[in-house]
Amino acid sequence: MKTLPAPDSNDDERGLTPPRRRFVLKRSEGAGSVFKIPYGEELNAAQLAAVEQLEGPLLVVAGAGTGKTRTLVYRVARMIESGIPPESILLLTFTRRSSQEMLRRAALLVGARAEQVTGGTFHSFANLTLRQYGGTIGLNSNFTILDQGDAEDVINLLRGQRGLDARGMRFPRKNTLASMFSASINRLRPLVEILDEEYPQYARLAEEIEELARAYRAYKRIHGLLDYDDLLVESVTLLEEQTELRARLARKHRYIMVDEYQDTNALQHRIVKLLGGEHRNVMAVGDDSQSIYSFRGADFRNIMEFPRDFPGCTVVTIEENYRSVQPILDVANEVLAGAAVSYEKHLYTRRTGEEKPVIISCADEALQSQFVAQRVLELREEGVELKEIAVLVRSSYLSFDLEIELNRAGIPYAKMGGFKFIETAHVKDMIAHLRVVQNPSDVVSWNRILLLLPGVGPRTAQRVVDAVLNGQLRLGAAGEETGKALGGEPVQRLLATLNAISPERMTVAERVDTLTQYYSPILRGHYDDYTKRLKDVEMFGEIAARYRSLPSFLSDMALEPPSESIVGMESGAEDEQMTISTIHSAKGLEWNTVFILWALDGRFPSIHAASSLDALEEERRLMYVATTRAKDRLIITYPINIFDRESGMVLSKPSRFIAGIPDELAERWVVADE
DNA sequence: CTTTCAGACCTTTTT
DNA sequence: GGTCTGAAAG
Repeated sequence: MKTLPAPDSNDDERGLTPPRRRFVLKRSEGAGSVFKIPYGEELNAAQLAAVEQLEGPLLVVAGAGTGKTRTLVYRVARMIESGIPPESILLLTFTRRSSQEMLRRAALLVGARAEQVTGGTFHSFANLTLRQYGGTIGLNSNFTILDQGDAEDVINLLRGQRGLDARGMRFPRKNTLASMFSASINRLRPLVEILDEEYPQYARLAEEIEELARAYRAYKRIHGLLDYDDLLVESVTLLEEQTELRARLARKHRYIMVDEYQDTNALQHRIVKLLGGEHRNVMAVGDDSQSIYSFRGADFRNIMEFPRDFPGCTVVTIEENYRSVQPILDVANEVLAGAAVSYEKHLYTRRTGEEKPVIISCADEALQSQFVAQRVLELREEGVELKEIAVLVRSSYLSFDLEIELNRAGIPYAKMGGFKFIETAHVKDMIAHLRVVQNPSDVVSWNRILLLLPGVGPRTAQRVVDAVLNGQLRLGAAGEETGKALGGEPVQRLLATLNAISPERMTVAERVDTLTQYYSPILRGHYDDYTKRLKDVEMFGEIAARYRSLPSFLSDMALEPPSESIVGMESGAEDEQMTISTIHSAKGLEWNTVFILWALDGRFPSIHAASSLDALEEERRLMYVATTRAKDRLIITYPINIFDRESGMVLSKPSRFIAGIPDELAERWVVADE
């Protein structure tokens, strides 16, 4: 897979050295080690303060581009150097990629020991913990992780069984139901309250919806399924109920660091408190003005209230920015200045720059795309590498037109965020087969793979599934006969294939190979763009081949799927392609030149945010995050006269977040037909 | 029972 | 542009 520049990977090449500070070498308490790293020269005063405090609660409020990652990396290195065993450090980050990148950089400072630090997301940590100790709260260790789509499928199944999909009832759809349930769980609030506040149109169905939620919970439990929320919920349960185990885990993870704390939700915050409440060696890093995940239950108050939850907490604020030139920061600050609640933060830098950010109005979307493509080509002529250029959008579909234009112009790009490779039907099909092998009571996967077969519909699938559940049908040669009786020859062949890939000793690669041979003809029968999809299946095989065990492969596919879509992109040289990304996926990253597209009121802020002040504020922070990704050059564009089907309005006003930026801070241009 | 087809619907962001 | 649903044909 192609990967994108890791967070802050260019720290070392930035234009300005941090302020120098004289530093005295002294012997530390830990195991007779000495400073080997010239921290004083590499870090500014605030960063150094954060790095030096190894014990006790610590909150670092670090604005965009202030070297947050660098601080974390150095602190990990400093801890290891002072004799703290790396395996007692737990580094929780927003994506696994960022924790890997941090540990890689720490390893450059103190050697391979840094790789022994436990690093990952809350969800991956929960996954490992529950696989190991979940038995104590009645979980089977081979549970299947449901991603969002899977969870929706289960809900839909139950909804159908209950007859709640009757006509005229206008019962919420599966994705709405899933987000209702999730909101209730992640915010630790009763479902009724969520319904009343956010879905008043469904409040009348509260009873049925609650009933369905209960059924969903029961169903997951019976069939060994855990959705994303369950991973957190069950971890909390485990830590709360099993006090001895909690003590053991707390001893094991004596030092906890959490990145992007503003984007933690109530459950994650609770996990931190449970795990770190005793030893209190907890460091939280974050920036309240970059909180952009409240739709997922994140609550930036977790970071604000951190000092209250950990009394005696040291608070370090870092405001000097090393990433962007001052004119870009001026615009970023201006975006925040319009906020309803004020953020007590004002970024500054010593990086002066001549070039002001540019705001460009385009006559329509096509011109916007053409303009960006042309400008990219010019920049490349001027010596800006493609990998130093990014286009950021509010929603992933907003880059479709540009992608066509870039293809036409022969400009290679990688796209992050939005629809993923893993979410395509054919890849999900492959995964469903493997899941059934791992967890035969995974009914949703059974359903999925059975319905692929000719002559098998919901009814037949249900019969086969029932036979599996009550033990009549097991994987194994005898099962094939039963399968034939139940659903005919195709079912028999399916069971034969599942049998063939069941043996424990088989490698993941071997299993996927066998599965591909079985699945390819089915794929051909189902889709006319068969060849394109077959390529994805091959790609899937390549990824699978890197894994040693089936469970770890499946967990990873659910928790940390390859984030890029590979459609339309042949593998190119990694450093010679530009990036297209959603703003959410661009979190923590930086580029020399950043384009922000569709800064059009109704698209950004999204029209869905218009009704709620909180939602609007989050959109504003999103714009702030987007602008602060740019190091030297920021170009904001918007098309005008766009018809919005949903509202029936014509959108032609620039985003309210940039409309008020004074002309001294940004240049304004218009792109129109000649 | 399954398959097929036409019309409705709806579209953020992600672990 | 895609998914989802309902209804009728196979």
